[in-house]
Amino acid sequence: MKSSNEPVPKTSVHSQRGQCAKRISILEAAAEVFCRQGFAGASIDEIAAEACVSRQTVYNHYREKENLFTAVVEDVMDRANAMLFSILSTFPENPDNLEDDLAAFAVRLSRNCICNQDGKFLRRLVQSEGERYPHLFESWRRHGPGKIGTALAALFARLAHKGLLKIDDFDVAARQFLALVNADLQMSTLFGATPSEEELESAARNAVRTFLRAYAAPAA
Amino acid sequence: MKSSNEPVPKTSVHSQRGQCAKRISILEAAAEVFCRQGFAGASIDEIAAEACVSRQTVYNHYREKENLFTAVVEDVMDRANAMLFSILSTFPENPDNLEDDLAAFAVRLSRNCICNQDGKFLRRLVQSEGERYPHLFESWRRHGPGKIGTALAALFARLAHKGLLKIDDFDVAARQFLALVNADLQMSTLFGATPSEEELESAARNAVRTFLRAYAAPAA
DNA sequence: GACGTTTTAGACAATGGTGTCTAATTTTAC
DNA sequence: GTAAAATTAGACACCATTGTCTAAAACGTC
Repeated sequence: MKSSNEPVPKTSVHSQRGQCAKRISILEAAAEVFCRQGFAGASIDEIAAEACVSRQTVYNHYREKENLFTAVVEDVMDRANAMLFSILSTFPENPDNLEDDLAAFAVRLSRNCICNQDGKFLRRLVQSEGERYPHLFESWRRHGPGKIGTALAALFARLAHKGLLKIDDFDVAARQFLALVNADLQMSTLFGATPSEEELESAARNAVRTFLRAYAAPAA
Repeated sequence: MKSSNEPVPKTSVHSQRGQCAKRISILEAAAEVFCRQGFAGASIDEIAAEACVSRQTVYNHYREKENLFTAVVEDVMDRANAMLFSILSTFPENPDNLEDDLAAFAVRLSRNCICNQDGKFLRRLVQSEGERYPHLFESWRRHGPGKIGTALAALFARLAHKGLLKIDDFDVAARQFLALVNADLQMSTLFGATPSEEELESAARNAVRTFLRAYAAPAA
């Protein structure tokens, strides 16, 4: 379901305790349906059916549709955040081949943060409902696209400090790195398809090659 | 596809003749509302009100909601296309300062194709309704993000042929150029704000600087 | 001014959604 | 095994929306 073969927390469920299976099931189904249909187009009946749960149960757990929606968004954001930091921690402390390491990193990032179900959900929902629920996605957009921006900037700062990169503005570089990785994937992700592993690797290669041409520290 | 040679109204209206002001007014209002609310969330009543037209008139011109929606999408795509080629034609045949020319070009592109109302509409609607109406946006995604990709690739091929750029894959370079320009604007455009002219210029500068570091032909 | 067309407001049925309620049934906890 | 809690199906009122229909009004053109 979650298309991740990485070390990952299983379905994190935000801040509520008392997490019977139903509750989680509803959250997952709701994410699916909200993502497919948008807020207005999604019906509680459809969500209940997809969760294999009666409609009343949905109302028991989440008072109303809007409430369910915010719960879903928060849940997905939590999970996406956990995933992001899990992936960031995989970057080697002392890279031996910067290009390869960055490419592998980019592949993991795009596979598990951008092209997966949660990434698609967030992109789509921020786009279509972001203006209607500004408070909901505030934290998302506050830290650039999903906090990835600032975390990446920190990573690049570390690499620059080690003399591996030559960067004047870390934030700009981070945004550009993400943008480059996305460049070859946009076609696929926009339409909704999940790119193959080969596409991911090719996109990462292209991105890293260009990024390093622009930002690699001149050979000593 | 039959382009009428009747005097073209400032808002292009695709393929129908008999373009009374009402028809255009409805198209514009519908674009607004569909963009704000998505397909499911938009109501004909709201569109009619925004167009200052009775609901019946909407139904007279466009049989049903879905029909109106496709008409709007086609209209916006036509207009966006025209705008794109108009902008492409502004790039100087023999650039005297590549960085400045590219930056100015990027500003025009982002201002008039990406950050404007039509760009926002297309991005949002492709994202949220693209899977539901794959045929509608096929041409959009066929040629990369809105045909800009292939057109840009051709431009870069020309510049490479003149010895100003050194590019191995023009399509990749085109996608990356667009991605870089977007990198600094995503935050704003995702949320729905229209960036100021300064932001546009700064984004273009950042994008072009990185792009040229990666792709500028080595000085002769 | 007359005539055909377009537009309008409003009523209308049909549909589908939300959220509530109830009473029966299942699950869980003790 | 029993009591409490959770879940279920179904009916329900309420509301918004789509799309149709009608008869009156406005419009444009000759």
